[in-house]
Amino acid sequence: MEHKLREFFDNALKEVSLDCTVFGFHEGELKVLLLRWKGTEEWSLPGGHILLDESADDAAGRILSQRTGLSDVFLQQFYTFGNVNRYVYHPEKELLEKLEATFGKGFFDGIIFRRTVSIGYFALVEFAQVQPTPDWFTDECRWWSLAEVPRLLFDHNEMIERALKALRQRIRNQPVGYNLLPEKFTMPELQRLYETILDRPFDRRNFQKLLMSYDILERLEEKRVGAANKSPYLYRFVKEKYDRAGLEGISFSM
Amino acid sequence: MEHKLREFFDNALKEVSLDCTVFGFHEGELKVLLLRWKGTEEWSLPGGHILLDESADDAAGRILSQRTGLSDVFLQQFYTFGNVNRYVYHPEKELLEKLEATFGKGFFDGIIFRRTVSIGYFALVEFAQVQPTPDWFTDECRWWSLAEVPRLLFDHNEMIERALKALRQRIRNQPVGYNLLPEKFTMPELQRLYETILDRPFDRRNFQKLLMSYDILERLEEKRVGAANKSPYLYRFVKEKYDRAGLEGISFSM
DNA sequence: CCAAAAGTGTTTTTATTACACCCATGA
DNA sequence: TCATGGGTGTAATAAAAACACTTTTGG
Repeated sequence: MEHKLREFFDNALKEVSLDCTVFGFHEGELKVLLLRWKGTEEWSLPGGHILLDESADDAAGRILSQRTGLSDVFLQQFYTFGNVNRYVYHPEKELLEKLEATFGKGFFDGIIFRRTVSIGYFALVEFAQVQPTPDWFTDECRWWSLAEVPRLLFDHNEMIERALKALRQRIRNQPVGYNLLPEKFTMPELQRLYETILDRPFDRRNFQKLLMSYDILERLEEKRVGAANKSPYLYRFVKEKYDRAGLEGISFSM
Repeated sequence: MEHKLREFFDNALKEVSLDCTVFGFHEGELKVLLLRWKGTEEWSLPGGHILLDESADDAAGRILSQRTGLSDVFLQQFYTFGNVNRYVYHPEKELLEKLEATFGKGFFDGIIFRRTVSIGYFALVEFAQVQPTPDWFTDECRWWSLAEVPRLLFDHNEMIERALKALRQRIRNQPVGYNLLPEKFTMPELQRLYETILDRPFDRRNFQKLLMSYDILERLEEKRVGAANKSPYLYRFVKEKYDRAGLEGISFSM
């Protein structure tokens, strides 16, 4: 296995890594996918290295697909982290000791590099579709509510902060939701997604008016039943129109 | 000299480079700074590598300062270029041959790397303040009008395109101009800057109204004289207010 | 029958756009 | 004196925000 890893690095960029902030939406909360490193209580974002014959975007897709089981996810680069002190919360020695206890002494020689720059990606995924899967360095992969994210390894807390900013920026120029919600959803659910991402309330009537004005949503005959209240209509995105709106840009200015 | 270069690379990241699109504004046109490679007619953006003890932002500042003589310029990362085929317009063999004719055969072994990822920065500078200065690989550094930029080495045409998009994006959320104009300027000059960047005309009265509403500009008593028309007032940015507006964000929505 | 949440339009306010005449300057 | 470009305000239109009552549902 060690052998396989070294082989991987022979075919990969060493000084460049890549980390993904994977956003999901569940029970009215934004969540991110985190990994716990083998033999430790330390968490980090999913990430990895770029193969020599692979673009950065392809690498991000590959890594994401390995951690979630999904392909063709919404995935976008948002910032490249190039500080010298990116490892400030790298309990450098202690972490290495713990990991060597698990992986064997000297295992990381030639795998942990003197300095790396990391390209930050964020992904939007449908919570229920994800099969969180740890990688070879980690033994747990699970969702965390944004508010409960612990202190992470490296500069990964900063990465999440910036990813969230990028998402908030994006939501004002492009529709968001297709990737985060199940195929059919209600208007109040979509509204809660927007309220969660932007962390502020909207007026129901104005919200519906604005979203419908983009002409990317289709209201279905079906309603969601089961709650002790009036059954809300179900909607779905019209993919072609949604994609077109994404390219041409919208102005969500509430 | 070769020695010095190799020494540099011993202390620098090899798989990561960095390229700057430097925007200036002169005679009503946006210009970018380009370099011509020694012994060739090939042009590229100014760029370089990151030292091991230097952040990516610091490296960009260093490189920019070497090419322009300026320090403390507005400089911002906008995208990281990670395609495998970044060298498509790298007339790979021909360029290398020409360069080896200048620098000596085998000179580039160990300096041109199997694969690099490049962090794109864009800079806004005051045209008249710049002292264009070639680097060690190039023998000419000069301004080019955006419209006249030739086919560049590597993926640098794409970089400029994306940099311009980033600038256009930025101009709608943050004031731009402090870095591109001389200290004192007229309202029509500022308007022409906006018109040039966004490539569309504005109404004079509405433009002035909106810009003044941000409360970042001060109208001076002085006027610009010399033209065969009514002398326009001079304005200047109030730095503290300009910076605050930059942090808090404005909405330029004309 | 009650609590909970969804459906629905109109008015007010604010922001954006369109538009034209006079004035100062240098040649 | 004339051509050029700058200074200035108001009215019309469009967009955003505020706002409340009725309906349906399950318990």
